[in-house]
Amino acid sequence: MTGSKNNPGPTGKALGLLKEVIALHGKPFHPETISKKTGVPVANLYRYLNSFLEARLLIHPARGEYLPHPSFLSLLSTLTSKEVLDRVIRPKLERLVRILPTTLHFGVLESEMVTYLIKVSPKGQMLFTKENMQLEAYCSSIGKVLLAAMQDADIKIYLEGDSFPALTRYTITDPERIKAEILKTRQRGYGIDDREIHEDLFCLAVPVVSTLGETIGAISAASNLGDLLAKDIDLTLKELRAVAKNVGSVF
Amino acid sequence: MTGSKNNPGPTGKALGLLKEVIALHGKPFHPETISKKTGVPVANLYRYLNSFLEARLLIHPARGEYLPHPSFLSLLSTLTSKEVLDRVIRPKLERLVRILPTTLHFGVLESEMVTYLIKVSPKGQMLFTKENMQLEAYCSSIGKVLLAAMQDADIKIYLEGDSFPALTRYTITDPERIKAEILKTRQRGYGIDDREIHEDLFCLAVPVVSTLGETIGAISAASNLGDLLAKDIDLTLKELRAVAKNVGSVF
DNA sequence: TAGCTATTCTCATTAATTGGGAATAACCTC
DNA sequence: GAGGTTATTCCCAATTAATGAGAATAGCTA
Repeated sequence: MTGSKNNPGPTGKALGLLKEVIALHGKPFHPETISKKTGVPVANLYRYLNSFLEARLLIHPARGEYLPHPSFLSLLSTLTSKEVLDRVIRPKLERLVRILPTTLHFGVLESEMVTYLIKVSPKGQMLFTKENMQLEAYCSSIGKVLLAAMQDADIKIYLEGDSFPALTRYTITDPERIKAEILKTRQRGYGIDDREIHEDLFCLAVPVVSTLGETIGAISAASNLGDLLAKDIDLTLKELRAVAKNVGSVF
Repeated sequence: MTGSKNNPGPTGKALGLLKEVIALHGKPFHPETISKKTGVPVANLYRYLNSFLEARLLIHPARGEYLPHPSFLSLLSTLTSKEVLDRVIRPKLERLVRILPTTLHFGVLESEMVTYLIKVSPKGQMLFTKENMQLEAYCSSIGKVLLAAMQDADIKIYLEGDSFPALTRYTITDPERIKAEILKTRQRGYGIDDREIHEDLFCLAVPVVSTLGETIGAISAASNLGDLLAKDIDLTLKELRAVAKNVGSVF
């Protein structure tokens, strides 16, 4: 719950400018352009910039050039975005696994492949996946969810660019059918992998959506084919969705 | 020249808090402790925090826990502190090399070794050094300057911890004499390497000091022994100091 | 459920930010 | 070195937002 009503803090425009400047990556800073883009009057631009310089968040090596301060970069370099995701999401999956005894994954899309950042298994259950492993997106439940969250144009590029080998006899390999599967995934809001990666594996996945509506990853529950009865699917989805919503609200 | 008089921007206390929170690395955030440490009243702590949450600079995954927002980390991860140093300092060395035809280096201390981040040579001059190369600190001019900037206690640790092999017959290897050399370097404000790394090499180095007084690195001028006449030493030092001062004022 | 503590709220007072445009200063080119 | 360009600072009064202490609340843990 951010954004108190009666007690505003310092203006957010200044902080937006900070990100704007960082995103420039040292490319020339044109006051008029930035002013128009952000709606911040020129006079204020420089007031903000000076605040950032004083706070040693930025440096100002030359006219029209602003860069992140090396000491600030060092401070942040001790933590990566993946580590933050891990810290936030892992405990929630560990709580979930106690009431939903399936192997849980959290994965993100990286250059058209799914990276499994987190794996949490119930006692005794073994699965071939490993953390930081990359798998094809088109045949995994997490991958389907993440593909479904992409722009149509990007999906098109994905379908045209890759080849889609079959990992089992159930793998969908025809681009047209993959596209249909992605659209179906988008429409129903969750992804299914039914023996498409492994003959004995059934997975369900739901997206993790940030407060801004971006899909930042997906959570999946995997189990051996026999374990997950049809009547459990609704329950599994319900629990997955609850955690995904809870996780997403943080970002 | 930061810090305008008549036109203050948004308060710097909020920005100080941002760095404070990031430096916590997700360790529990105790409002009373932070309030006492930073002098910011508790009510304001939360106002600032909420601003940072709204700006998506921080996330708030749990009570008493604040972490950098992954998207913010990603934004910054495209730039490293070394790259920023490079961008700022290299052009200044390239300008200097035209009037001071010696090989110029900028180096920093990393785990008791000197890392040569930047090398700029005049046409035709060859030197064995390479960028990103690491060399021993005790026998290089940059190293001596950086050691001289350390706390006495840390110098003591350095002298006790390492062994000091001789690279030439001029290398100072006795810890007591190294210590004396460091103190001499500190006192006169510049470092000399007279054939201690290489039989044919003579170097001068001066510290790069930030606006807060921290020594963030050193700049050296290296030349083959015959090239640098005694009467040139003063000129070289003068030019090195000018650039070092100019560079340091950015940070 | 109780107990601890992080977090928000209230409200009047105070102090800082705001913004447009003119003035300045730094850089680049000739 | 001089001139032109543009980033940066300055000026001002009106407006608006920040401030701070303590009470109230809400969320976690045992």
